[in-house]
Amino acid sequence: MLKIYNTLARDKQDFIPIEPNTVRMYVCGMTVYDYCHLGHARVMVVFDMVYRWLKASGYDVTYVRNITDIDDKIIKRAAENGESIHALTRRFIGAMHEDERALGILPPDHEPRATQYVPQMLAMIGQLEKNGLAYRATDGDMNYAVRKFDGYGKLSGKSLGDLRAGERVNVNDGKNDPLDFVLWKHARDDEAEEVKWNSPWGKGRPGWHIECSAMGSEILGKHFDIHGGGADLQFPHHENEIAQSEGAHQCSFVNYWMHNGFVRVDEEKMSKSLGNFFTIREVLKKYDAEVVRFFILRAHYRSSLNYSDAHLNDAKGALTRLYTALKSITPDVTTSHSTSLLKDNSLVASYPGLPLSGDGAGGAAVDWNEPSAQRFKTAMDDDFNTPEAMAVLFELANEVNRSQSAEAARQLKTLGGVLGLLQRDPQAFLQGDANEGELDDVAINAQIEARVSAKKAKNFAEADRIRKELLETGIVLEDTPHGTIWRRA
RNA sequence: GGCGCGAUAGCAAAGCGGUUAUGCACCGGAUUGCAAAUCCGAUUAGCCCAGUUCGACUCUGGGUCGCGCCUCCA
Repeated sequence: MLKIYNTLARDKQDFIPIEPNTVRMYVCGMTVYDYCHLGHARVMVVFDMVYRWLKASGYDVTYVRNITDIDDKIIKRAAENGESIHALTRRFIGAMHEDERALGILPPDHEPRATQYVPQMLAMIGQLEKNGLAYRATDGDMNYAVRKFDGYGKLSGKSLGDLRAGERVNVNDGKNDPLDFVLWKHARDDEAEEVKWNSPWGKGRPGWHIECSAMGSEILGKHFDIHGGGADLQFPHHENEIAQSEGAHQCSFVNYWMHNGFVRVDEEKMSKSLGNFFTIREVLKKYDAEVVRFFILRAHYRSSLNYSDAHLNDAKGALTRLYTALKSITPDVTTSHSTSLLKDNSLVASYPGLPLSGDGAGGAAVDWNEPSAQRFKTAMDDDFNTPEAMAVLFELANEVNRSQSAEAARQLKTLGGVLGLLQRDPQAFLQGDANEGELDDVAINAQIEARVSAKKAKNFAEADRIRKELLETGIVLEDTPHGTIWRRA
């Protein structure tokens, strides 16, 4: 039975869906005013893994991940760039999709944008007003009266008293209470028309928190199973979502709240404000996308994850071991794949990226009674323990190397596929693509030929010279009973 | 200040009240012309102090250190 750590309960709980065999899941996505960094990559990969595991477990999953395409930072950035917010957000949504595809992220079933759901937000704010939870402030904003909602603080474990004691709460004009937050921001004269919507409370635009409440309930219903996001969204964003949704609908909002840990750099949270972030595309220039995905899934999703070249190199070495094992087995085991998991989404096909197949739900079938699959499942069912699940992969690799078992290799590839890994042709992974200034395949093979001749002539000095020369350009040669093969170091 | 999370071998990272995690690195052996890859084996753990227990890395209490949230943040 699947257990999930529920932030709301501060404990692992048995996962019991609202409707049998069905999971409705919402994850807070990106605010699209810049390129995604590694922290965003972690959210994408982690919840992609969750999505895949739920599907592999036989659930009919509806996965929603929103896009915030209207907010202060977007407006500011668009103004700086002298472009419309629409042009800005379109650009970065495109970039985000490229990053996702590179990392082998399955497209969510719905990817709603805030600007498409303004009517639903207005309806919800109206309901909150009717329920006595929202009020119009002196400055024209519609605010949420936090103290009128009983359960406020239940997710983050904060009490209103504690929050008040904190010195860092802004005293914002117009609010009845410093803790209140904005539902609807009144339009300002200096703002472009494209950021103004009509509302019963005058022209304006939505506050940040209301979009997730409105889109979640519109697509998944007033009460759904899982809501996820980065740990920094726990408060105030998710706390406010609960206040809005439960305050408007008068029913329970979400059963299981999941929060992933941060990516850190030198033991500090990676964030825009600290300026210590690496964009996904930056990292992908140096490291294979699958190595990055592997690196992320190698730690438990709730732990913090330290980013460094040393750790990425370590991940690369580990993933190389798995592919090396697959390489040694017959091609039909290691190269076949299907794309049955992929919903019809023509957008996706145009991006280069990792194969999306093999999650166990639609690709190669997994026999969950088989011992290693059983161990893998036990690990994954324990709050998505991917490090433990990966240990099973390495044990299978050892078995493949030891016994040359095609069955073990198939199992390795299939279970790897559940995590969105190991679906490429092993040789393609091991040899990679030639970067600028590096030898291409033709040149490498010519060198190998020359070395084979030297070896035949027992000219080992020459053979070793060639091998050393190739090694210096990052090419490792391996002499096997079937001939000499190569890979990139 | 309030609330929360963490501390495991050289590095990374899990489970587990008693029996090999796993990967990388390192050492020995097999294999190889020599390597590489692979296999076999060895070594290296559980922040500190108490307590519970026949037995604690694992449970309880206290401490120390690190990190996060309380402000936009994945």
